[in-house]
Amino acid sequence: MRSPGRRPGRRRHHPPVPGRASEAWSPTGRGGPIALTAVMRTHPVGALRAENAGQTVTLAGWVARRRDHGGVIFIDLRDRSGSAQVVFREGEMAERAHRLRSEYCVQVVGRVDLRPAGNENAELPTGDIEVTVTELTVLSESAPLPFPIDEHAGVGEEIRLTHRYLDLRRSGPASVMKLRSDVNKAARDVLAAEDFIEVETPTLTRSTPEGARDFLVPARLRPGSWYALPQSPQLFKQLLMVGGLERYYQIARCYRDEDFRADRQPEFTQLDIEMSFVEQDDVIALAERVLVALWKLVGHEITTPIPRMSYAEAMSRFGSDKPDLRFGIELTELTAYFANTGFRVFQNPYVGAVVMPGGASQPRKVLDGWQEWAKQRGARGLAYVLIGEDGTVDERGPVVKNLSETERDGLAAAAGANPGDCIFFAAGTPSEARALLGAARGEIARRIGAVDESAWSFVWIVDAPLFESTADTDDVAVGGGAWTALHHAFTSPTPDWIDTFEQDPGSALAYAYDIVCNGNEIGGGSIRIHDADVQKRVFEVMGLTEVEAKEKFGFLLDAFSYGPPPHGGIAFGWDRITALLAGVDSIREVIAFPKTGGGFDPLTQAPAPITAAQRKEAGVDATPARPAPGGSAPGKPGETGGGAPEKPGPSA
RNA sequence: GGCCCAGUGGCGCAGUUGGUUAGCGCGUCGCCCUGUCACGGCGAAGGUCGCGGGUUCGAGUCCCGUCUGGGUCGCCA
Repeated sequence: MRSPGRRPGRRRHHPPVPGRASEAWSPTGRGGPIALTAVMRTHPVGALRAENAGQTVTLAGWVARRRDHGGVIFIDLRDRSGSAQVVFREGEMAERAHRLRSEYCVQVVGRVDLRPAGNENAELPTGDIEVTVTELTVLSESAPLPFPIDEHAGVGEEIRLTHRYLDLRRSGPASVMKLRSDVNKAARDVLAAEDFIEVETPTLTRSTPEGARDFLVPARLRPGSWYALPQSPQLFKQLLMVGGLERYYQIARCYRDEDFRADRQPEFTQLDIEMSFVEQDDVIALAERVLVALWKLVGHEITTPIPRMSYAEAMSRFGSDKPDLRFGIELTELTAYFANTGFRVFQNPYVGAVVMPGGASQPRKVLDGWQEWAKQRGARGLAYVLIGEDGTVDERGPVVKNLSETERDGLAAAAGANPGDCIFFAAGTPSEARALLGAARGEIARRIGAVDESAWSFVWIVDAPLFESTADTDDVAVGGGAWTALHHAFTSPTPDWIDTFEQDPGSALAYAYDIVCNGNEIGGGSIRIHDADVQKRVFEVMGLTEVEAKEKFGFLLDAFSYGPPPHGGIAFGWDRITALLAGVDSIREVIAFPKTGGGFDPLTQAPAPITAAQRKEAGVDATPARPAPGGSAPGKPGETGGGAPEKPGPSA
């Protein structure tokens, strides 16, 4: 594990092999020496020091490297704690050691000796000593390796995943697994101290009518009916609040059948939290205690309270609801400035700009590249104006000739550009144009190296809209109305809006909060609606009739008829958080056995075809069963179900 | 679903304008070596150039299709 407070600044383009095995479990590090002793061994290999000299030890581990000099053979013996040099010197010992190969699993008995003067290796924690072997037991042999365990070697991800059990022997992946365990423990420690109860919720549950695609599992005992794997424990945790547990958490596996990314897996993990009798500030304070404990693991002290920014401010200043505040570039709105422009492109509800410092020196080819970059994002292009070294608008570029004299003269000042800068423009609807500028902001920062890779920047984004217009989204609306829930249908309006949200749904604010770290949404949650009347009014705005609501969210609404407490919660994207702490780029690195982008597990070869017998028994092709007696049986899958899961965060 | 990049011995890579027997490093196997530590020396084995088609006298190289992996946009409560 890397030493506290230091992260490699080269994270973006390198596979994660942080640290060396020898540093991974320094006995002087946090937590003290690890035990790793048993009948089969007396010491963890990596913990041996000069103080052990003279002791007879029994070690067990793997042959990491061998240096065969004929008469004397050196083996680097590795276990989880690290490695140490063992020496085979006597005639028979040397002869047997000669037959050892990489990754043979062996047990040795020998004496810890100080190395001969001049032979110490200061690079290794165990470099002052060596173990002179008197007994060697080969516990198991190893076939030739498909790839080197050596941490210096670059190995492709696919081959690593195919033999993940070997990959995990490498110091980098091993230290990440250890970190993840530490992350889990740190969170549990905080939550246990706060009187939380850890509860496991079902993974076989029912399909939800909105959100991501569900993974489905055929129900053998009800042919034609299907379980769905939960997209999150959202509904169950609210039910637990109705159940009076008051404080619940779970390190919960979640499942979504969508296309994957570097930060997405079909199954991923959330730290899921729900609390009763709390308001937004309570949940945020609790969440901050968790985050402080987590970042402490890598030696970073998060300053609390973490700043808060409204959704509206984040969008207008940074063009994103998860702004990366490690750099200062901001958007400027020029709608008023161009209110009377003759340039048709700028005759739009919103015109904005973002400045690229020093961008005027970009060659034409690079500026053209920005157009391609913008088109890639579905924009028509990215208008730009260059500011000359004298501070006046440069004549180059396709936009300038459309601007009036006055518009040119004040432009640099209006956009906040300096001589030698490039101003990028976007015009259109506020949301579309800001999204483009926000993306450009990030791309600019990357290109000019403005991102401080060693920095940690946290911000809460609060006061998000409660609803979004269905005209602005392709989401399948829950109801038939003009508005759909931005968060989910059970998110409460803020206290300011709770009495009036239906009068101006587009402006109403949600009692919701997202925690953002370095431009990643690492968690989010909300205060839920616990008042039946408020819930009914929210459904009305969404165009949901009482009958429809009952059909879609029946069991939750039933539960909420029995004195639900005020409650709220949050869910953290656990894989992304761990990846950030580990300094790795992909959440695949922090998952023991991840899947590839195609949802395929190269190790187990899952998913795999099933036999005809399995297919028949599972009832995959059965027609749906008739509703069971009692009236509570499911209808057709997808027609009914619970509400939407908690907003997941980037990995979640 | 769109776009971009990659696919060459076990691993990591090179391969020029289409032109001999497809190279390099590591690893593997054999032999040698008593102080190495990413040991060293000598020798050897190991390749349907992802797959299918096409152009050509000739294809690792050019074209089309396809598969796999990675990235990205869409999608993603």
